[in-house]
Formats: sequence, structure tokens, C-alpha cells
Amino acid sequence: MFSHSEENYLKVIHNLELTNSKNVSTTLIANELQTKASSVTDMLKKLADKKLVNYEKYKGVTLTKQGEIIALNVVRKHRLWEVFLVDKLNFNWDEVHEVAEQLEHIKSDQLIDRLDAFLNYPTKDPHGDPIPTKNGKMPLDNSILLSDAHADIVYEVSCVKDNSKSLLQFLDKHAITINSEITIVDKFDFDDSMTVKLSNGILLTLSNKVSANVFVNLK
Amino acid sequence: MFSHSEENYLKVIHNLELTNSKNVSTTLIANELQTKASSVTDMLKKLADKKLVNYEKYKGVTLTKQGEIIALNVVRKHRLWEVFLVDKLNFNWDEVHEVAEQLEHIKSDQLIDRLDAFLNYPTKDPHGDPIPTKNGKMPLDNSILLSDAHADIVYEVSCVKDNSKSLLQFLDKHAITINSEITIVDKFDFDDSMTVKLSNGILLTLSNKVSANVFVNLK
DNA sequence: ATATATTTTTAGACTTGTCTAAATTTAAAA
DNA sequence: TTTTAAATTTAGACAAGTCTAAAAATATAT
Ligand SMILES: [Mn+2]
Ligand SMILES: [Mn+2]
Ligand SMILES: [Mn+2]
Ligand SMILES: [Mn+2]
Repeated sequence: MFSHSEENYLKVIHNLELTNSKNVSTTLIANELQTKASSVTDMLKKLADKKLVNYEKYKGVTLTKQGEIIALNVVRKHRLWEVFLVDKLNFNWDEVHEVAEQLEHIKSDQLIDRLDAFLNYPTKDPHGDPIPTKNGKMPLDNSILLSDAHADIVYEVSCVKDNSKSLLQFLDKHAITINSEITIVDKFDFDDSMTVKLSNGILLTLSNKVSANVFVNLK
Repeated sequence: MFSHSEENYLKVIHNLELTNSKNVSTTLIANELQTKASSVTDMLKKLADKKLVNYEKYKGVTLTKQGEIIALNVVRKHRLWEVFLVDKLNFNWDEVHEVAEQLEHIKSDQLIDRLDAFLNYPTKDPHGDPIPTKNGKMPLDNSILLSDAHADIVYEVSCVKDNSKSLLQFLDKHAITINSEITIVDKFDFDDSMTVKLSNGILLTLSNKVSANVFVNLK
């Protein structure tokens, strides 16, 4: 079994492997975990000893197969609990992260299997992120960023990249949720902002900061 | 906020205050927590520094008001999670303890309030133990041990004292659950065993070990 | 290519929670 | 009331996880 701390490191490394370059750097991990670079170095050595990461001094890390399996399992638990909190306990999608951050470390395969069944085998969490399967496969998704999407095509919101309260509450205010229909009406070079139309006909202007954090799919 | 370890100590001390004498001894705590007496002494000093226990060298401990509030909150969370596991995730009552032991440490008042509502404000856990209220009151119960009960009176099972798998599975096998109707037909001085009749008419002989671990109420 | 800045690692320390072994206190027995 | 036994505490150690400050390595800029 692995500690909360080890699990958090593995999860963050996995996350950074997806979004950033191949070899994840010490500082990136430190920022993500709100800790110090020296602490990260210490932990990377321990994880390397346990064959959970490939670590070479000054070169950053990658997860080993074993490390990835554990990371995906933590992500799976995190996202299943988020679904539980939103679907069953009526949490809002901007309120679930901190609690799921704790719940993801509960050790019981039976618990997760039954929770999965209770929730009707969801494939996405409340933020549109895919839930890894029991056998450690992360479902693929061919979404694109709204900021890279084209005008006059009907898309639907599939996922939010940034799970911060401020973005989630912003989207709430403008009635944009997962599966919302959205069409780009106009794009502005000056600041990369855009005007979009929602299914209820309402027109909105979104900054690049927003559109670069919302994934969409062809409807 | 308090650590898992501190919470476990407070919970166990609370438990021992109820079942044993007033001042809880170091060894009792050590046994209950599967740890060493010297570790307990160390922790008692820390808890005393934080004003959570009244501790005098060689004299054992009692919880302070503050300590009791925290202990009752942990017990509340433990028991609510047990209800969740049994009622919603179809766990058997002998399978929930270890998982609840972990879940009881999740920190979120909002989570517990909503879980409580989701479960319909239960007052007892799957083992018949009362669930402390949000404001730290432990509901009273005037149950008596089956071993102290009288013959030819109809009782109902209210609670099990021992939550071990072996007792719970024994009761399962003989279809004795919380709220089961039970009448003592005969008591035997020789080994303090007894013959009881269940509502379905079935007669059973129970050892003292069993009857001394089952609480009943007048029906 | 050399100097400067940034990143990463080491060295040494601290906290929490635990342990063993030895000393001390309290309780029980002779 | 001694003596013996049991319970409790102290002393000293260790692992996990973190930190600060300083050294070493790498990347960037002139
Ligand atoms: Mn976490
Ligand atoms: Mn999420
Ligand atoms: Mn616990
Ligand atoms: Mn219980």
C-alpha cells in the first residue's frame, strides 16, 4: 500500500505528463503540490526506489507502468467520488475538489466497485473528465479547446480544463455546463476573445482565458 | 484540525470511558489501538497539551469537554458512513468497519451534513449503535444485555456490543438481526447458556458469549 | 564563450508517530 | 511489611515527510 503523499505525487506526475512535456520537472511538481523543490527531490528518490518512477538526476521523471497504474487508480477514485458528491449529495461542481482530494485515498477495492455500480458506471466526472476504467485504461477523448474551434459550427461543451472555483462559478453564472450547446459567432484577433451563442440564443463575449480552458466536441 | 491518529485516540478513549471505569488506563488504550503503552503515553501528553484530555501521570485519562466533542464527531461520522455502506452500497454489516475506520477521518462538515440528509437522518448505525447528533449529543438507550434479560418476555434486538466479523456472521447464520423479535425460553445455570425463540418460531441455544454481546429492548 | 540566472540537489534540521529497552511507580502477594 | 509482579513512564532511536540554506548543475543572455 502507498501513503497519501506518495499517491498525490503519482497523480500529479501523471497529470503533468499529459499536459506538459515527456519528462516532468521537479519545479512543476512542487508548484502543483504547493511544496518545495527539495521535498520533491526527496520523494522522487523514494518513488524511484519503489520502481514507481524513472528518475535521473536533473532530468525530471516519468511514471513506470506500475506508477501509472497506481496514478490512474487514484484518478479513478477521485472522479467517482466527485460524481457521487454531485449526483447524490447535490454538491455543486465547484465544491467537490477538496473533498474528493481526501476521499481518493480511501483504500478498499470493494468500496470503489460498489460505488461505481451505485453511480451506474459513469464514464465522465462532473467536470467532463474521463473516468479511468477498473483495469487502468483512460478513455480517449477527441475534444478540442474552444479557443481552437471554428466559427459557425455547433459544438457542445465536453470538459473544463481548469477546475478552479473562479472558472466554474463564471461558467455557472453564464449557464454554461457540460453538454451545453455553443457556437462561435465572432473571433477577435486583438485579444483573442470571441462572441459565442448558446442554445437559448443568448450572446456572450468570452475572453481567451475562458475559451482556452473549455473543451468542446462537434455536436 | 486534528490528525487521524489523534482522532483515533480520542474515539477509543471515549469508547473506553463508556464501557470501563472513569479513568482510562494506558494499557487499555494500547490494546484497543494495537500499539505500545509507551506510544500511548507520548500521545496522552500531546493531547493533554492541546487540552483534549485530563492526564495525570500514572492515573489514566479522561476526555475534556473539547475532547469529547471531537470524539463524538468522529463516532458520528463513522456510524453515518456505516449506514451509507449498508443502506446504499449493499455492504453486509460485518464488512463495514475497516472502511468506516478510514472514512471517519474525512474533513468536511458540508459532506457530513449532506450525507446525513441523503441517508434520511438515521439515528442508529447498522449495528444498532446510536448516532451522535450534529451538536454532539449521544442519544440514550435503555437496552439491556440479553444475558441479563428475563424469560418469557418478548424483546427485540437493539444493538450488538461486539462488532467482530465472527459474532456478526454467527447472528447472520441464525437470522438474528437488529429488530429481530426474541424470547428467552429457558436459562441454564451450568454455563449461563439459554434457549431462545425467534419470531419465526425457531428455537436456538445461545452461549453466554453470545447473549452477553447482544442488547435487547422490551418490545 | 563567458557570465548570469534558474533549476535541481545536498546537507542538516524539525515534527509526528512509532518502537525497544530500561527505569520508575503502583498494585498484589507472601 | 517486605517482596514480587504488573503497569507506566522515560530515554533514545527510527522512518516519513517536510523545510531552509547552501552547493552543484543546467539553461540563458550578453
Ligand atoms: Mn489527495
Ligand atoms: Mn474533476
Ligand atoms: Mn480511524
Ligand atoms: Mn457500528
